[in-house]
Amino acid sequence: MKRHITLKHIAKELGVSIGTVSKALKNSGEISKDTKDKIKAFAKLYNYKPNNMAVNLKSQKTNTIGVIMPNVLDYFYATLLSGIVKFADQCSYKVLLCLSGDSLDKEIAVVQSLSNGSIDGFVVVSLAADGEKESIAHLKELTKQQMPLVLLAQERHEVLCTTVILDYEKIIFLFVTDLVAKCNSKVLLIMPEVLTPISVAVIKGYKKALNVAGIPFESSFVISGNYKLVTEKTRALIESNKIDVLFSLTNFFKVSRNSESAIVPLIFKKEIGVFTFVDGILYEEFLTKSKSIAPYGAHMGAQATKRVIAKAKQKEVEDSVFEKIAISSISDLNIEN
Amino acid sequence: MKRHITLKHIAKELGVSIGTVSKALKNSGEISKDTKDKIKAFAKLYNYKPNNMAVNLKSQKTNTIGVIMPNVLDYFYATLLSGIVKFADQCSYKVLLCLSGDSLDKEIAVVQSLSNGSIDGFVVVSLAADGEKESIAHLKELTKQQMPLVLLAQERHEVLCTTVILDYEKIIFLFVTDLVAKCNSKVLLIMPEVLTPISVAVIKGYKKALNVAGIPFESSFVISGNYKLVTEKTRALIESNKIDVLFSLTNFFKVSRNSESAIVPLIFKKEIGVFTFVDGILYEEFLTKSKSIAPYGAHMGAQATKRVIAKAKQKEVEDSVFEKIAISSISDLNIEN
DNA sequence: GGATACAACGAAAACGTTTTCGTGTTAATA
DNA sequence: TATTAACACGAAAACGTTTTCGTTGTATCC
Repeated sequence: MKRHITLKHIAKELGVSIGTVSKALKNSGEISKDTKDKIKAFAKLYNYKPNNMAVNLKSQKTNTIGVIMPNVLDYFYATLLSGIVKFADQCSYKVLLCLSGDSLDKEIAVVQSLSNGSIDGFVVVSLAADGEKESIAHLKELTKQQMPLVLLAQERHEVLCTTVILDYEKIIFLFVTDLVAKCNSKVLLIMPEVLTPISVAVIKGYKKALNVAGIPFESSFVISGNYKLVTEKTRALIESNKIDVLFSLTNFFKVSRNSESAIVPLIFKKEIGVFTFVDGILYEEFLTKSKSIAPYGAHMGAQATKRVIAKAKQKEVEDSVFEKIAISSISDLNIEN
Repeated sequence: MKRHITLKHIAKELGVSIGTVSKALKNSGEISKDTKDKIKAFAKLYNYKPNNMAVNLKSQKTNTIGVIMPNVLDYFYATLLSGIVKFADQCSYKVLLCLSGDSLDKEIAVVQSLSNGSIDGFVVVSLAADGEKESIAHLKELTKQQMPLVLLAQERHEVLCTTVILDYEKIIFLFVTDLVAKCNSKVLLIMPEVLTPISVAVIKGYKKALNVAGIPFESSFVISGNYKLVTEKTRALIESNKIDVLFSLTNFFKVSRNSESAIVPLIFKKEIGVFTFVDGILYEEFLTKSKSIAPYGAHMGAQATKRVIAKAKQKEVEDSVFEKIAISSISDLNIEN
């Protein structure tokens, strides 16, 4: 690769000092108009651009944020990434992308390898289990050394940093309310066997929506268990026309697509609505009553990026505020705020 | 953000010179075992990591490749990116991601802004129109200054660089052969109104497959025209059970999903197979006779990355070879070659 | 005319590495 | 004992910026 022209070249060629060239190109008032014009013209002619490596070293900034996420194939992750890159671009920041796959070790390794002056801050969709000490050590280490960090899509309570997550309760409330109003829908909830804070929030929002709509809560519409059991129950409910929308917090749909149980054809045949989380398939493209969190992704990504850049920009890490930003609306998708 | 410990700190603390510390940490034979042990222990204790900005400046390399693609939401692009990031990671290279959206101007701006020491090479899925001089000027400029560049997924004949594309003829041949063998399928080809080199290759592969299978070519199975016309023809052919697989080189499916024509429900009802290119929706997840190029994405991305890294690594740009790599198999998905 | 001000520029340090070359010490050799 | 070689390390340049501070020269003021 051909070497680019440097300040030194320009200085020598024009018979001035390196400092003068630097100042002239930054339009410093210290330099006379004549000299500035001459230098600028020369720089333009030879297509001079400041060498980024040198600028970085001098300024101790890279204007780059590191993004770590499990993959980009699940559609929701792709929407997150999309929002991140676009917002960063508007702020003249670059994005370094790392994929952790399903490996926490990989995530940890990446965090280690990037925290030495490759980036100014992290946005991470973490695989770390909330609660397990050694599983979040790398994240705590980042906050300890005051590296800007924003957690995206998932909370880690022990890690003191800004977090951008979905307001699950509100979202399910809005979705169910909408479905009931438009289609008089009956929504089936498929829950994991052990309830997480998220499932609790979802059930809360679900019940609230029914309550507001004046519909009695039907406990048989909230099911859980292993895949086989759930499939059987679901099939029965669909075939007896008791439900017309499926909402799962488990990997039910992912498994069902790969299994022989053929519940997917049934879903399409009966035009059952489907709500899926991270899961990459866009049922909503085909099934009108379907919903997904995908529309929130870009907004979440942008918000996270906004925060991490703000932190990266402040000189002294003043008492950092660790906000928890719960997204439940995409109305403010404009990047300004 | 807290400053990291540097060679200078270690040197001062241990009463040796900076150079000695540097050599010791790189296990140079020049330094005695005692000194090395002492320095290494100290470095480990204080979690020393070489500052990347300084290393970059010194070595004039970033170990980073820049990726430019229109978006990450179309599934095929996501698979490309996935392959790129994974391969780069194996080579200890980082990936800087830029999204051009649908804007060639954006692509050009990104190319400009990254070619000043931010990356060691480019992998780009270009929006530039093949043939328009001013539309590919930025790419030609890159090759002129000998910046490593690999074009991905699309050919630009005037740009002299390595290119990784699909072998369309072979792929359609394999797909059609497979469909005929397994399902005795009748495949409909939807072509753009003006034939591109790609469409020519596709038709060639299609005819070849039929020929090998001993099936006469039916010219009414290759259609083109505006969306409305194509939709009508397609609907008629589906309803009369003349075809059971749809293959489109246009944005037919994308438009049809957003239109009122409701051909998508018909496709699902009749379980028509669908072949889609860049288009993000995974019909194949639902419709068994469907195909997509998605499985090739990761391989293409990896191949492109392999080439660009190879070019970035060679000191002197020896007479560069500009290969054209046509992918038609995913059997060699192992990253080695 | 001497002090002061300002304008315009140069010199040099600094960012944190890597690497070349020089130097002093010790041990081996003639 | 003098010569050389190997060893272990230090000094310093270099990568390309940015920025502080010092140094001119010229114009202005009393």
